[in-house]
Amino acid sequence: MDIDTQLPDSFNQVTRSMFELLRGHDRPSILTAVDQAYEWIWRQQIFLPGRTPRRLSDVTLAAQLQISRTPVRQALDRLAQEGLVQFDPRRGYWTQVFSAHDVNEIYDIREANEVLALRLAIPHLKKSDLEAHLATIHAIRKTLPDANNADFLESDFRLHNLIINSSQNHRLIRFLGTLRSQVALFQVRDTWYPQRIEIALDDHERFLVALIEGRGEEAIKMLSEHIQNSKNGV
Amino acid sequence: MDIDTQLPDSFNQVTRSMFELLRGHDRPSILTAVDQAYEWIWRQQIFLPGRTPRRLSDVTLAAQLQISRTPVRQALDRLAQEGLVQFDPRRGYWTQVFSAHDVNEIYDIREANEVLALRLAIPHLKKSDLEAHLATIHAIRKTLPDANNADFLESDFRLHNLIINSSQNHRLIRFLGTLRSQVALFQVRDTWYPQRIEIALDDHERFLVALIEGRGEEAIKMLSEHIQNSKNGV
DNA sequence: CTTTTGCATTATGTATACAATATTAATAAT
DNA sequence: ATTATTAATATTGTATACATAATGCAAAAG
Repeated sequence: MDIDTQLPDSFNQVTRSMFELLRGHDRPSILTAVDQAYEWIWRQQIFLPGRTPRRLSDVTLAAQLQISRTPVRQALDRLAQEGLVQFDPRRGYWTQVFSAHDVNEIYDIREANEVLALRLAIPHLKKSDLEAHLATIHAIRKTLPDANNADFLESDFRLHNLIINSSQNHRLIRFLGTLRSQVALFQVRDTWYPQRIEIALDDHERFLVALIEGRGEEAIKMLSEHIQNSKNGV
Repeated sequence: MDIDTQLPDSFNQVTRSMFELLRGHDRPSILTAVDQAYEWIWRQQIFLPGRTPRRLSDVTLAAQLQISRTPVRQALDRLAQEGLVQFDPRRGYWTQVFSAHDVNEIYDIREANEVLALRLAIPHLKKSDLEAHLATIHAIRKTLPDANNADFLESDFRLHNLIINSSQNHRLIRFLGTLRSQVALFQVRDTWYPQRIEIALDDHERFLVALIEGRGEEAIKMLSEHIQNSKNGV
């Protein structure tokens, strides 16, 4: 099961932390072969680059994982239901490739649900957490213009996570996890100019300050615009 | 496969039309045993009354459907992922029973997403469709106070459907389908006093008139409140 | 009478076999 | 050379078998 994927360490590191942040909340208590296949396909197959659909043959995947087809197909079913994998009856499972229209659909839904998450989160947000994020932003800004994109992206990721998890609506948390997985699928190919990072950092800072100062409705508007902007950045 | 369920015709009629309205949009082109098992369990098992979880044994269901366990388990997996069935590793599948907290979570998510649907739908709504709904409402009102609850509930259902489908966001349509299935799971036991129907009819009428007269933002607020009210009605 | 232990039963998790369908390659026809 | 047809191959869909874990019940212990 713990097979050599022959992928670079950096790739594994990225997908591991993404999986942890997006799907870690409802890890099952008992890890079955299905769960392991699910995580492996998620991390090692879904995020491989490629602009055309690749076939995800259950036979091949089962051979790679050295388990039978049954749990692999269950894992693929889950991924298909979450919109990360495309399934066509009698044609099998294929990697998902999103059109501009798909991206639009996803961002609209994401905006509405993340705004809801923020609304629910506001009463539970701790000043100390918000200030910690502010400090991270200041630290990243100091390393500009030759900053590490990964640092910014992770800080962005964690900020959204803080908001979403603080909503305390478990269904919403899970749903936004699958939505953001889909976003990640096309966002990994995004280009991040230093300038774009600077703008995003400013966004985050204003957003955090608004929350700290108790201007909730303003923060909600900012989040809304922030998500719409990242849509246009694709 | 087409087994005698020994359930009353009225039950079959209700679940058939609910399934059609909530899940009919993405009916697969080829109907596999999984699809048939899914629909049968959805209609014949999920909506059976009961306030405690019932076991959904794949062996038993497979025997009833006269197919093997494999497609039954796939169907149960789907239902579990949609939140209609509870799954515990090594303990199997159980009918979902919602707590007050669950209901709250679901209604919050539903409100946010249905408001988004309406926002997207407004440019595509046809006056003729809205006026047809208005006519239905007037017809139902004439039969009060001894009106048939079912008539009102179906009209309510169809109005929400019109809005949601007009959003033209397929992912949103599918998601709201599963959300509303969950709502239906606890709403079927709701009591509908004639007075409550009257209030709801008034809500619908004001909502439709606002849309017809182009007061979109007002209609959005009304929808929002309408969903919150139906939460409190539980 | 209540609780605990062990066994029989039942259910789930996974592997595998076989049938039906789709894809690919090779061959024949235009 | 291009299209049509057919055969070979690979893949999916479903059934079944078997191992393992959970459940229920009866008997024994407290």
